[in-house]
Amino acid sequence: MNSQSEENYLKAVYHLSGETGKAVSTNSIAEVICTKASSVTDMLRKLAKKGLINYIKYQGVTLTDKGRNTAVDIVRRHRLWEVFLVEKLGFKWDEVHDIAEDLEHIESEILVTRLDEFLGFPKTDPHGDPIPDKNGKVKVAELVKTSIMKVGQSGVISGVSEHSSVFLQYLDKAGLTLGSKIKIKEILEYDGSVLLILNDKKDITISREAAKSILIAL
Amino acid sequence: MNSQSEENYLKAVYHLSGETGKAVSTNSIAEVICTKASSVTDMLRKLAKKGLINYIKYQGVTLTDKGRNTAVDIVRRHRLWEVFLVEKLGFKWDEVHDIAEDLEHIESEILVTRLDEFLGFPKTDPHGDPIPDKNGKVKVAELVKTSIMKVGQSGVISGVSEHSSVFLQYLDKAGLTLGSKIKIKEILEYDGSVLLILNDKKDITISREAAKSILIAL
DNA sequence: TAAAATTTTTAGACTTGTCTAAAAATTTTA
DNA sequence: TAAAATTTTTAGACAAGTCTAAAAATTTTA
Ligand SMILES: [Mn+2]
Ligand SMILES: [Mn+2]
Ligand SMILES: [Mn+2]
Ligand SMILES: [Mn+2]
Repeated sequence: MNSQSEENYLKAVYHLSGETGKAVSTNSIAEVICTKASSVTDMLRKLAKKGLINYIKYQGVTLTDKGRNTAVDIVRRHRLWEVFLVEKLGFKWDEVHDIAEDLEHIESEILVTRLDEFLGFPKTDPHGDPIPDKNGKVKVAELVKTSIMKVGQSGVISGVSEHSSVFLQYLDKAGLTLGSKIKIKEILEYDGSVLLILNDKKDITISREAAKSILIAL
Repeated sequence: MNSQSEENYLKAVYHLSGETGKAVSTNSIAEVICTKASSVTDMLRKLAKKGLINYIKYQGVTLTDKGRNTAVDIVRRHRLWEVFLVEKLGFKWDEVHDIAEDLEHIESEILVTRLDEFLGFPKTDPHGDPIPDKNGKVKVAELVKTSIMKVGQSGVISGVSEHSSVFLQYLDKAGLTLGSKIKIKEILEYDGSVLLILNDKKDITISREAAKSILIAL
């Protein structure tokens, strides 16, 4: 139905347009797809003709309902495969993204349905991101960046807003895994570094940068 | 490394060249790939340049060692995914081929290694075909067509040489599943139909056509 | 073994997705 | 608010993979 390339563009628009569904610029798409703006323009025309996006020259794009449904389904596939890779095949959370990038394009509704069932209908992927259900409903958890927490506040690590291998491996090494409890002990005036207590027992200092990428359920 | 299309051509050559590795004609490849002879010629040139096949104009092709290794690896992936779909996701043996045709092209050695392990290192796929090992060794079972068996002979259904859905569903319906024991009771002079006893209890008559496609371990 | 039939290759074209370079539109800056 | 900077689109090209039509080679047939 849609080519792998078309799917990647739709997914990019979906991720860039955020929860509000704001218009997305040609350049921002080019950046996440790692391609040239001119290629993006070509593809936007094509997707508009297919009724998947609303496109007005020079004014960026938004997804149509049809486009959003398609995009959400790709995200669903991606995240289900990531769960499979971690839960069933024993991959680490920093190893699965690229493989899932390929697997998400396998076109078979029944495959996804059966996979979902096999995995026990997981609600989140290995990075804490929500898995859209069959009908395209996405349950967005209310998470906050560690960087906006106040001293004394505590919560549970429930997601990450950066997915690079280095970052995820750093978290592993520090013991900052999903589900860990943290409590803010101190925020350094000097550079915003955060000193926190992990699982009520270990003191850890993380940079302000890292704190911004660690998402907490209060 | 190799495109999906290139992989499909390599697999076609592999399957067509048989165990002896005999030369394969342009037309026969076109037929299994469902494409035109001219397209095949183009691709053969390309694969020859990559050192994957030996190609001399008008004389058909054979795989090089490198080409054979590549082809066997694709077959390995295909069959492992088929096992996954049947054993883990609950698909029937007649439903898995097309999905595996896509999954086999996912490029990740570690994925295949882990999948193999997850499945318990299966030796055969849901159709009884051998799964090549990591080093490209294929253990060919010594199976015979039911159609060449004599009255009184018995054996175990261990493979099929036709993989169409209709045929596989027909076998399911008749109870002729892999692992079933059969004994030849009678072969009709008139049209070669075979009357056999299934699992020592049930009489079944199959056409000579069907008998040719059911493979038996004696 | 020469004509006929078949197979294979060549020539030229088309689609998809990409690129570079340049033009046009928009936004920022001064 | 006009010039400068940036973003976006247009124009034209290219590689991969495919197709049709026609030419060339091979095989079959009589
Ligand atoms: Mn991912
Ligand atoms: Mn993820
Ligand atoms: Mn198959
Ligand atoms: Mn099979």
